[in-house]
Amino acid sequence: MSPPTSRRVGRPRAQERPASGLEPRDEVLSAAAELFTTRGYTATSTRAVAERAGLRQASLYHYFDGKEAILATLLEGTVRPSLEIARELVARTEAPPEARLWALCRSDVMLLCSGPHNLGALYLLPEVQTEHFGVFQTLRTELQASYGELLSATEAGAPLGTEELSLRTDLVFGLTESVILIRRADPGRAPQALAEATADAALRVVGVPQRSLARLRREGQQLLAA
Amino acid sequence: MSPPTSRRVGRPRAQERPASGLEPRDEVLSAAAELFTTRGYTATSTRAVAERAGLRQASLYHYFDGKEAILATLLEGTVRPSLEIARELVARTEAPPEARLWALCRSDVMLLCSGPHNLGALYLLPEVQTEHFGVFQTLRTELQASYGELLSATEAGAPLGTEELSLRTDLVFGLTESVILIRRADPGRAPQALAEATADAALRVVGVPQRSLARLRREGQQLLAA
DNA sequence: ATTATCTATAGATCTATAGATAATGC
DNA sequence: ATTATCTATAGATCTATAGATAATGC
Repeated sequence: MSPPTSRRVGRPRAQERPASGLEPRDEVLSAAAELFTTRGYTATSTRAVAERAGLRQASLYHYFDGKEAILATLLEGTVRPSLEIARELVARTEAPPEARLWALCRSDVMLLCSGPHNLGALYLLPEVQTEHFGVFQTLRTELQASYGELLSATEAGAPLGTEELSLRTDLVFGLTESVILIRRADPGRAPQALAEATADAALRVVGVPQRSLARLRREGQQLLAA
Repeated sequence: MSPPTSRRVGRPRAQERPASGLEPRDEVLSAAAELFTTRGYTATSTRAVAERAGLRQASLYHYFDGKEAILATLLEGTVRPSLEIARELVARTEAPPEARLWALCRSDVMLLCSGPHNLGALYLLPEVQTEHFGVFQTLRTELQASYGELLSATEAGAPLGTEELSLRTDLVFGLTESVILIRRADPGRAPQALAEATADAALRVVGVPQRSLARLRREGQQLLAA
């Protein structure tokens, strides 16, 4: 028998708006995601984030220690799901490494290209290079190492020396990340087609011969279905 | 018989420093390049640029209309040399398009990876997406179109439909640009090895069979030597 | 009493402009 | 006279904090 109107604790907001369905904290994160990715971190004021989230600037500090904490939360949220999938795929040693690499690449691209904001673009922010975001950087390095581990187990990768292997890994990882730029330039691209094309391209960069590609793609798809 | 000391017109600088060999305007550009690429555009104050360039903040305005004009100058300076090479390669129809694409990719990567600062990272700045930098964006779109034109003339590219072709172009262009991220993560990489490996990888993404690669690379190298 | 918000603001910027100044050039 | 610089500053921010307030919970 609670009243039909607002049942939330605390002082009401100055500007009531239709409920977004999100928790206030997530409204803040969503607003920050949009503004940080499109305008940049430093160029986005806490006031702008608050306004878009529907509350006052000072109220952000109820949920986050400051502007940096908001960015750190967003960054870690983007890399963790990728890393989780990477760890699983590295462990599934019964499948060929080529198929696992295809699957990793496809799922990373899907993560980068789905979701309401181009969160991957946060990686590109120059501010992220500072040591304040060390946790994120560590996670990301681990993700890249998973690419390297799978690549070095492929038939084409196995004979390569350390230097060559690291170069090839950088290229494959870079190719995957370049979808961030593709999405930025053309937000309308269908994620799935882009993801599979990118994963195919990754295997070509690795050096998988054309004739094996269709089979490996099928095996990669099965890995993700399971 | 001019005096051995300063022969420059105008009030002397407050803090004299050993001559850099650059014109004052280029000192400003160089300082801005370093700071914009490493810390970001908005995060870099005009005061910081001036300090690194060896003059006072207000003196910047003698050379540039404002902060935006500095960034616009840097941006256009990075894409123009690439575009010039692209136009030449598109016109050299006597050579196979695959070899020309290899050459374009190699020389773009060299431009991105040489030079004292990672100027390509300026492309990534979110602030560049605003309409203030329209000239730069136009030039860059033309560069990407050159990739598309060469790609569509290759044996592997010719049979593709518009959609497929545009996707493949984005991937090859993205692969080339991803060296910006590689250089940022690992500034020590040897540019030439990276450039040739990237150009090789680009042809693999296009779909050039492994057996043709060595010959096309040689032809590509000859195109650039000429 | 607890909570989520608010208003108000201190203190630290930052960009661009106004106008002075210290060289050389003629 | 011209030039390249300087000093000083107006006006507009921006982040984070202090402390008040308007709900619900008990």
